[in-house]
Amino acid sequence: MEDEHFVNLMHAAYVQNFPPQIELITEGDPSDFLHILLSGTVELFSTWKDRETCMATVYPISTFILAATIKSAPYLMSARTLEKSRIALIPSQDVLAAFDKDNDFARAIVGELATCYRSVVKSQKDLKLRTSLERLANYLLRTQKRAGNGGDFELPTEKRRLASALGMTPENLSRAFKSLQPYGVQVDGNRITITDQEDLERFAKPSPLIDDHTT
Amino acid sequence: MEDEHFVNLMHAAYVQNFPPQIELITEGDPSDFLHILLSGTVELFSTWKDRETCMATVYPISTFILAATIKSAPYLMSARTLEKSRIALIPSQDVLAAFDKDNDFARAIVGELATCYRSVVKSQKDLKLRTSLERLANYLLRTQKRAGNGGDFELPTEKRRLASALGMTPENLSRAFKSLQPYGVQVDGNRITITDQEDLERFAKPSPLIDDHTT
DNA sequence: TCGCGGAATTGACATTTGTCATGCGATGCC
DNA sequence: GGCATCGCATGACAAATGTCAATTCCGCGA
Repeated sequence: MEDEHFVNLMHAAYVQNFPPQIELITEGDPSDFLHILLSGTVELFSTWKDRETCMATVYPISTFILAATIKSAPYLMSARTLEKSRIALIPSQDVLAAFDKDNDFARAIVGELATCYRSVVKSQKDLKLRTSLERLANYLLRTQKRAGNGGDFELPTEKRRLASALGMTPENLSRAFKSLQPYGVQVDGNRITITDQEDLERFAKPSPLIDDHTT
Repeated sequence: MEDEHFVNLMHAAYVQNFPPQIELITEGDPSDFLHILLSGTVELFSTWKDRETCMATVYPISTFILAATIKSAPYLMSARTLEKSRIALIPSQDVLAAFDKDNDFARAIVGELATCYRSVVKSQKDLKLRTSLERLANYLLRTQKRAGNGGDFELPTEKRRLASALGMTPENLSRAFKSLQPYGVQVDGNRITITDQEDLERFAKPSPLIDDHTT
């Protein structure tokens, strides 16, 4: 975007550091600021009745709660830091103003929004078309890929959170890991070792239309 | 948007009529045209392995597969007509061109996209936070509202499709209807009668952050 | 009007998933 | 070092959901 527009956009913005486990925003609240995660990790989650579920995990550098900002509508999800995190906050009205003035910025915003949208659609397909075992298997393959396609890698989250993200209980996740043993999955704490890549892929049947979160 | 831009946008566009049960687009295909439903009904669905699930039902007047158009990425969902439908098709490149030239159009596009995005997020919360019984109860309340808040109304879709949309089997939907009887829900074919509004609402606990699909 | 075919329902049963209680093991703090 | 805490694992059990087969219902066309 143009320098002048960028200066205007950042004029009232500020960067803040947060310790872990801080609730940054609460679902239902009005959307005053666009949030951009610069470092650390943030969890997006939702609650209903006495239940809570992990909707997504945000890694740097990405925005979150962009749609609420654009629509000036209440947040649909809450957000909390998982680690010490640096977050930039830009007043929603400035984002909307920049959108009108700067075409490249508008393009970038709409691109980011479309990516987020497609990401939820993929996640919904994952949920509705697969069993929990299949979801875990595909999650492992995705995580392996992000870690560099090696035979072993670390889980980037605690298992309780992973379970929630995959739409199951922690107890069930434990059992699911055991059920994947025959397909060549070894678990030692947070360390995963895949001993039979082909067998796991044959079971998981990953699809770019569900598992490729880059497009 | 400006007349001139509109004319350019519509220049290569065309309107087509489709009979029911026609597959309009297939997931994985490249996104050549933005689709706009003018009349009729369209189902968005996805498949994996030998399974299929209903992702959303589109009613006029709305676009569908907007995100794929914007990202020039493959469709994530397939679409088929459920009834005789009129659909406008606009070449993707013309949409992108108009986006750059016309600010009001860009605003409208980003607004529509944000609405679709938020709609999937709500649907995902529905799926992950509620049991199938709770999903059905809330679906009935939403449908009642759309039908004018009367004590009785018609289901707008066949039950097999509703079951798929709610993430369950047709057999389970049948049983779920029966289980809602004690809460004042009468079913006669496609006709639903709600005899005890308060009781049903007390059970369903609808929330605008999940069930209000207008914001 | 009859009969066909697809949808819906129903019952019996299997599978999956969740719940609760318990125990283990690592971590951190006094 | 000992103790409390928390995450994780495990077993027993309950509840929810899916599967299969049989039957009923209903709209449509011959």
